[in-house]
Amino acid sequence: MAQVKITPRSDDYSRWYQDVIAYAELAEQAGVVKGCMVIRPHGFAIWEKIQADMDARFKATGHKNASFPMLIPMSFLEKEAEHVEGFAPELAIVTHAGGKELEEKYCIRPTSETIIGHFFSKWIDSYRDLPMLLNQWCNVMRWELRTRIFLRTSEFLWQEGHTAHATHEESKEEVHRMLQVYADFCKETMAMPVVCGTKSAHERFAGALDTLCIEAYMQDGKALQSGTSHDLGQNFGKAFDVMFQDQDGKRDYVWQTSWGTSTRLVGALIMAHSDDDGLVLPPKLAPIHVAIVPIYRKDEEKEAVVTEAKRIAEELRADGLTVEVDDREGIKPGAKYYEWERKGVPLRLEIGPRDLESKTVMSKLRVAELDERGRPQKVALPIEDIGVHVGRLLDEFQEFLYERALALREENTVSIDSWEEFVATFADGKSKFVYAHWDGTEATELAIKDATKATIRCVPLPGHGPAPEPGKCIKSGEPSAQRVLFARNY
RNA sequence: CGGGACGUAGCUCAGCCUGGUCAGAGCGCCGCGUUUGGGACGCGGAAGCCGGAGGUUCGAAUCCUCUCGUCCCGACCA
Repeated sequence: MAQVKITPRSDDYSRWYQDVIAYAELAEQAGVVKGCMVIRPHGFAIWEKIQADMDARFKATGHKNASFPMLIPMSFLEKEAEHVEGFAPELAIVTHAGGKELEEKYCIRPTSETIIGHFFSKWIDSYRDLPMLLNQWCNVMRWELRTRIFLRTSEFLWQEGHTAHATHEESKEEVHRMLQVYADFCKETMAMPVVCGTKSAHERFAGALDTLCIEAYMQDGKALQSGTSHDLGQNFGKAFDVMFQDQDGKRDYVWQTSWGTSTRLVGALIMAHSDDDGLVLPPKLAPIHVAIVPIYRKDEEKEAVVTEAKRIAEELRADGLTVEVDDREGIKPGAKYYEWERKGVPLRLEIGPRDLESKTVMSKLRVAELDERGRPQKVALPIEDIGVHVGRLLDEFQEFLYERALALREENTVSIDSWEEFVATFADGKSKFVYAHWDGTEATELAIKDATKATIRCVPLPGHGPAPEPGKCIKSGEPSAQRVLFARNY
């Protein structure tokens, strides 16, 4: 029996993660370049779907795309003290070009606040130029010491929004607005619930006044920071002399924001939904929505079955779906089923002589209950109005994945008040989403991390996590205004 | 960057300790035939200068040094 076996999650979670990626042909380690990945067509198609959906949300909130150089003069980084301190250790630096040593070294952008700040100062003169709302889709490079495919690679693809505003109120509003755009995207498109919150000072972006984030629950109990939105205050405005004149003729520095999400989202997608059979994709991000497997014995059967399969495919394509008819010869249907399931295709249709007879097709969702014989449940769909039925199944599947992910997170979310229980929850590499009181000091935050490996993922925003109630810090016993979210993280 | 493991065919690995018919297996791939409603079978075939560079030796996949890369743990990480 020829089988391709994905390591089960229970055996070795990180091996499972890598197997899912390999068998779904999403990406692989470049190997020839340390810490970098090659995103293969199927993986890149997912990223393109993420981009398209998110980009529309950015446009809808008034942002425009632009593109800035990949190389940034080192002197730019140095203009914002905290920023350079935060990023210096992970910079890749270009020292030679055109066969000559460069007079001023460039770094390959780890993020673009600095070079965009430079151009903001050129482009912004008046309050009439504000707000300036830009976004850039690009690659960045951070020389990470330990990489994990999609989750932390030296080079990654992302989008970075950069905006400038006349007042702090306005820029803070933008920071929250874009965080909400991320949260909505995760829920509606990725079928992944997130906790919105504020980072502790320790976890803040280098050079920001405040960092907001979305934190997603992964199947092993760990948290994945899936997006951030920064209140940059006037820090970069001052560093790059980005000034504007207001209606009264007064000059002031602009208030800036930046916000980003990256190909890490593909990793989040995998760890939120996939199973031991491989990739599971929400229909809204699936490069292939439907795989049709024709089934036949004799040539006459094949002719009729394949013809009908192709006709159904055309009908579904007219509804905007991407459909594959798998009429490859010499591969048994079962093998095809496993292959499409590994690749995360949400819905499979099987069509054979029996179906032609009954004017139905058998449908099987990527995640299905098992019947009494231990086989995945399949549902017969009438060929008439097949588009309506397929559309409904895909919509339900999108919803199902969200509900399942939410339920899993809720099952593994606890409020804890005893230090012993807190320690036990994170013992032996385990993790959950734990809401506990914290006294707000960095010393306590680090002490907790030292003892448990759990970090403060965020201080939840209103509406996220338990309702605020005062209490005592889980570690120090000092007063605390509200519970914060603890988890191990990626 | 510290500790550990590893790198041999597209993939997973055996061989290395005890240098010399060790260039091997399974899967995958190609061809032909029989198959096809949950991972088919038979026969035939292609495919690797053993990660790279030096060194030891009559002789290196095997021993030594360096180097590149991957995985795990840690530190680091908007």
